[in-house]
Amino acid sequence: MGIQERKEREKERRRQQIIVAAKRVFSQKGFNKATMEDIAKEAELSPGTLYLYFKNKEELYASLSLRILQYLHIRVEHVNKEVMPPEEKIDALMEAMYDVYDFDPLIIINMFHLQSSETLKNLSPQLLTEIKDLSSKSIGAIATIFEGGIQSGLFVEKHPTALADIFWSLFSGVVLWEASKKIINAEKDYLKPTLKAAFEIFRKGITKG
Amino acid sequence: MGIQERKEREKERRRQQIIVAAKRVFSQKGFNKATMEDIAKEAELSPGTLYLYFKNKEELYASLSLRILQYLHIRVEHVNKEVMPPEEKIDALMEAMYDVYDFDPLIIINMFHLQSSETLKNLSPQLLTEIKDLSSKSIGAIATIFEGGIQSGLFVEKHPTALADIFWSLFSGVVLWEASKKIINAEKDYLKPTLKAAFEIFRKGITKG
Amino acid sequence: MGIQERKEREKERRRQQIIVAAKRVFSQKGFNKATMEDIAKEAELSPGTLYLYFKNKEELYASLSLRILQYLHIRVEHVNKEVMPPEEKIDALMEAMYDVYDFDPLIIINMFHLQSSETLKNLSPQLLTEIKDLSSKSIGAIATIFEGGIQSGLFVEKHPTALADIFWSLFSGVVLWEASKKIINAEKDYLKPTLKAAFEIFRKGITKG
Amino acid sequence: MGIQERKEREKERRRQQIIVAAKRVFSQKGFNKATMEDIAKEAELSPGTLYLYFKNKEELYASLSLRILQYLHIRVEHVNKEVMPPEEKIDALMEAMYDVYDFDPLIIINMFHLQSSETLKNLSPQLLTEIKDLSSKSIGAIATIFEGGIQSGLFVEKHPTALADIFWSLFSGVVLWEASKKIINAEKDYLKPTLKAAFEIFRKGITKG
DNA sequence: CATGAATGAGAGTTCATTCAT
DNA sequence: GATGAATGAACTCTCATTCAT
Repeated sequence: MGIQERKEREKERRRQQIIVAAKRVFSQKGFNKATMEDIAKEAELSPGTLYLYFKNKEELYASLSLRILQYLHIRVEHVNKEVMPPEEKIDALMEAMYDVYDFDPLIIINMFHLQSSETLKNLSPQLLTEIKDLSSKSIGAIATIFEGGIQSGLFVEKHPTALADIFWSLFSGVVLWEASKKIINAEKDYLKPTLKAAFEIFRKGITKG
Repeated sequence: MGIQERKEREKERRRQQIIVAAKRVFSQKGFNKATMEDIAKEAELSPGTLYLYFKNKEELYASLSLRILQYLHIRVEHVNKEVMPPEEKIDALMEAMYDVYDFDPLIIINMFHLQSSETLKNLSPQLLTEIKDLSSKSIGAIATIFEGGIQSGLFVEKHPTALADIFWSLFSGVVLWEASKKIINAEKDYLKPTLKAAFEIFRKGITKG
Repeated sequence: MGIQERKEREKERRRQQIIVAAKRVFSQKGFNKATMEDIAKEAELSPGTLYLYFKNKEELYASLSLRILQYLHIRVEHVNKEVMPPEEKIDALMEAMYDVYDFDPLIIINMFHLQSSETLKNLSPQLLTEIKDLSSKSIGAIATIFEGGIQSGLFVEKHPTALADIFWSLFSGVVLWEASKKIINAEKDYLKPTLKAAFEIFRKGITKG
Repeated sequence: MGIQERKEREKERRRQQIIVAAKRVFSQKGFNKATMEDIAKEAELSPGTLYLYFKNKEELYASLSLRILQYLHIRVEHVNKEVMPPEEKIDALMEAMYDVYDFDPLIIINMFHLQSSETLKNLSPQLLTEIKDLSSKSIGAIATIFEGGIQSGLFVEKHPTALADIFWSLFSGVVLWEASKKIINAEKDYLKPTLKAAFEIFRKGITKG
């Protein structure tokens, strides 16, 4: 078993090595302009090897998103499990979102590229299921947090999942729009303060009275 | 003059014909999988003809976004110019956003694809300038609307442009996320109610007291 | 008849106008990179009009060479007809070659491009015949000049046509090679002195004793 | 080492295989009408493979010329190094030129196509440098041969490099012109005797007294 | 397992030529 | 005759993917 396990671990490590390289390349060049050879070079592997670990370019790409989603899920679940009053939970949730962004500022944009477009349809069912699962679990966890606030009479009585969707939309919308602005205007990066203001408005907006 | 004018009009009509075809094809297949030949066929033209009206595939693509931005700009300016109390202006603004979405439900997603990625850098300076211009004018107009509310003591004292950015982020975030959900889950389309709820929260969030 | 004639003349003038424009464009860009649209623009005509005067791009191109050949032929015949001793005729011939070069320094290079390659096979029989005719007439005229020198015992007894071929080869070889050197090294233009030296050597080489 | 070396050799062999195929196709069709697919088929390879060995069509084309130049250089240097009286060296030089022609009768024409035109500007600096280098080295070596004759009082006192340029021009001029004649008239091939006569004239022309 | 040379389908784009006006 | 918008065949080149080693 020991040997088997070690092999498993090594295989997984190699996968991560590829994903990390792919992240760098995709972030720099975008999905289309990034070639498998670019990624192979970045990972110091040969192009053929990538196909031992990923069925094709699209699955490799999707795996990046999956990695973000895993991180998001962990962070949100963690907030969810802690015992604290709803207001503090919201704070913690917002904090978690900053961390998600910091975990991978560029790739979160690509994640939307992935979802808002062509790729999704060609993924293997298994990978697609994983993505769906993690998405809905994460949104579910966020919803649970809001539910707590509603039940304690703190928040307005809206459907918790709707609140979660809106919260996530606001977060990703701000990230995307600030990124767009930076590309267009090469302006200063206002992400953090804008996100803070957005969260304040959101919190006030869902708070009763 | 008559002949010249008629030619101008016909040229413009042809451009629109191509844009409409491109919109359909890009929306269905995404930027990469859509080929110029696909678009030419959809427009019932030959591939070469597309290049008489658009420098290359990327400029054609960018022109779609420009069209949305033009519509957005017109609608927002219109709201801006009307004489009514701030609360009603906000209502009108939200109404305008619904219309923007209805004007082109799919392509607004592609617009983000455009901005959040590789393409933007290869556009002709002129087109890029137009996009920048319309973007900032539109955001500016939205900001002016909020400014009215702030000055009349109705809204919290935040920087109007920041509010505009957040408002736009919220709108586009919801549109994108609902679209993503639809692709992943092939669920019912919750866009309209979610957008309504989001706007309500936002309005409450920026209203004083 | 008057009207007919005038039309003829105008048609010919238009042809020349196109040829002149084509010469400029071909000289600048070479055969392949020069487009019919380039030439049309240079001639201030529309692309379609070019086809009223030339069957296709290759015939237009060939017509340039024909023009050089016509000039060459006239000049050489002129030398031929004058009454003077052979030595002076050779001088006059060499002088004529300088003028041919000055008449069109760049296009003489293209002329070789034309002959040494692909185009020639697709010309209309008529044009091809004209080119053949002028070529052989010109070479023939040069040969006659040399023949005079041979008969007067001045030049070595070689076949006059062979001498003419070699003389022409030397001339065109020097023109081409000096042009090549200029492209490769962007050096000073040594054409005139090199041509002079080449002609001196040639003259000495065919002079008896 | 063994494996590495074998791979190197195979890579070089593949390059030569492509060059040989390209030579055939270019010679038959000329630069423009020859397509990369033609060449690939001739080489029994796929189009993509050509691009593993040559950056683009133009570089492939230029590489043919380089091959001639390499041969020219070797032959001329060889003559240069031998110890023999100047008259014999000139004979050997002329002999070498025949061999250069035999080495590749058709492509020498294309070489002029290359130099006398558009292509040269788009080559990679490295390749261009190699071409420049070999050209000037070869001309330099020819010049050295003539210099020997001048110093021994055998030849007229002209600049050796000028003599070399003229010699090379004469050679290539004859080759080109005889090829042109063959295309135009589909006549018998007079190259060898014409070249012989040309060289005789040239030799007489530079010999003192 | 890893390699990387080879593949070959397919893309974007150009441009000589045509033809309705 | 002149136009110039439209054509569409044909080109070069790219790159995801495969497979013999």
